[in-house]
Amino acid sequence: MTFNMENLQNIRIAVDAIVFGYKSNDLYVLLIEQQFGSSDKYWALPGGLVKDDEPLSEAVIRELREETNVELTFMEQLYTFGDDIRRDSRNRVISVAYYALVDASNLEIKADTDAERVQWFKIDEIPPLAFDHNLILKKGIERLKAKLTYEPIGFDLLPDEFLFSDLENLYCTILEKEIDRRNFRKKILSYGFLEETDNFSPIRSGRPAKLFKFNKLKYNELIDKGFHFEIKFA
Amino acid sequence: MTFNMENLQNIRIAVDAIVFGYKSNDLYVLLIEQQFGSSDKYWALPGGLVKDDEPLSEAVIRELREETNVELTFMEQLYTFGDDIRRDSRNRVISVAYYALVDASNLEIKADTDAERVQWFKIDEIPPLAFDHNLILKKGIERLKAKLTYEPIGFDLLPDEFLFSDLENLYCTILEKEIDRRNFRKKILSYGFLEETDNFSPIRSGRPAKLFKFNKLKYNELIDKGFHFEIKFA
DNA sequence: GCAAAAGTGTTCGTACTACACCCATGG
DNA sequence: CCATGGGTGTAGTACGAACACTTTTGC
Repeated sequence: MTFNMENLQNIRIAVDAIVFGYKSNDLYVLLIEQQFGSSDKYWALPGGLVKDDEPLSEAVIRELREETNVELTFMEQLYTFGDDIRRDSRNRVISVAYYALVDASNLEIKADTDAERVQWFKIDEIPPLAFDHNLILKKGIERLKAKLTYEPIGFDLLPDEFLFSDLENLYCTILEKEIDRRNFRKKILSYGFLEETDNFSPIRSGRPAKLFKFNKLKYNELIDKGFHFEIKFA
Repeated sequence: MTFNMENLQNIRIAVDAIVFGYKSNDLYVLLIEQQFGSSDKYWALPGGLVKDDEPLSEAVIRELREETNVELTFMEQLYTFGDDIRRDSRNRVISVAYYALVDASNLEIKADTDAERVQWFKIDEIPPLAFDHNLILKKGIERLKAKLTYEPIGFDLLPDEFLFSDLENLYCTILEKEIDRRNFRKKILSYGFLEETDNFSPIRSGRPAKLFKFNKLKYNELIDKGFHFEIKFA
């Protein structure tokens, strides 16, 4: 490794990831416990420094694999945090934050890979985080809410086959709104990108419910025709 | 300046800015001419390396002042380009791109400050740019179009007092859509954040037109009440 | 008085809202 | 047969879309 010392900056560049999961009416975020100095422990978003020859998005994937081994269904760049030059008190670090989604059925398979602890936290039970990670998370939640309403990313938080009631609850929970079941179902079905399967729900109680699948191909066809996904509420 | 050589990366971090201007049915972007090596010249987005103790957004403002001396009415982070590790062939550089708007009445006051040339280019007459700047610009245009439809940033491209027809043409031009004048006016006026002034247009020809102002205070009040700006077309 | 742009109302259709009862299953 | 969640239809309303003529000015 050779450094060209002239005009080399003393700034580090990191990536951080907000990984969202959803299960039974709760939105979760994946956090890892980090050790600072000899005794301080803090929960933090998974992330770390970018390698010299590593694309940003690959850095995120690598860090997530190293630290948490979750499998993502969606990932997107969120925002780059570099206005607060002391967001990391040790050095100047600029962080490119990403947010990602995981399938709810994989939510329990959280392997504590390293000595470090990894844990899902309910969105309304987030502890004080390291650095400015509470701020990053706040922005991530805002973006998730917004994106849910104009792109069909809710399906990436659900298993491949899911109940309509789960989809409905997911929207209610994350957007913190009440929805009329009938209107919601009518609207989503009218789009025509959901497929009924022949399978039924593992019964919890009451009448068994059909499982549905999101047909991404169909969705893409619709997009090409100028279709615009949108979920809004009163 | 002290470097902590362990875990110091060999990655540079830059900011680049897309500055949009609008005038008589055309969207413009501000570009500067850069010299590479001894003979190659390329047009590029204004930008440069971030200083060690400088917030990202201040770096953008500084570069714009140094290179172009435009006065911005709006600025927002766009995206961070760091997946292509060879986007700059000399070194690895990650670029945090911003986009900004300027008031149309300041559009002509482009002072060629340095020896470098600075120029407004029509959006459909952009030359091949340095690095991946064509890509950045593409993303910026997409974002501008999207943002125009759900936030009132069109006013930041117009003078303080403007004609309704200019607003209408701005939307038609940038979104590349046709709009019904009557419906457009009705809708915008119904929002109630435009103020009629007592002034009239400098006449070009035909009937003189009233000048309007965007009342940002009123707009913010509406937002607090849950109002949601939106302009859509068939 | 003619050319040029500004200003203005109505009708129609579509899409969202609100709302309540029956159905299938397990225990 | 009861408790639990699943599944469905209709009527009213509000908003967006389509559409053309009159007004004011300069020349």
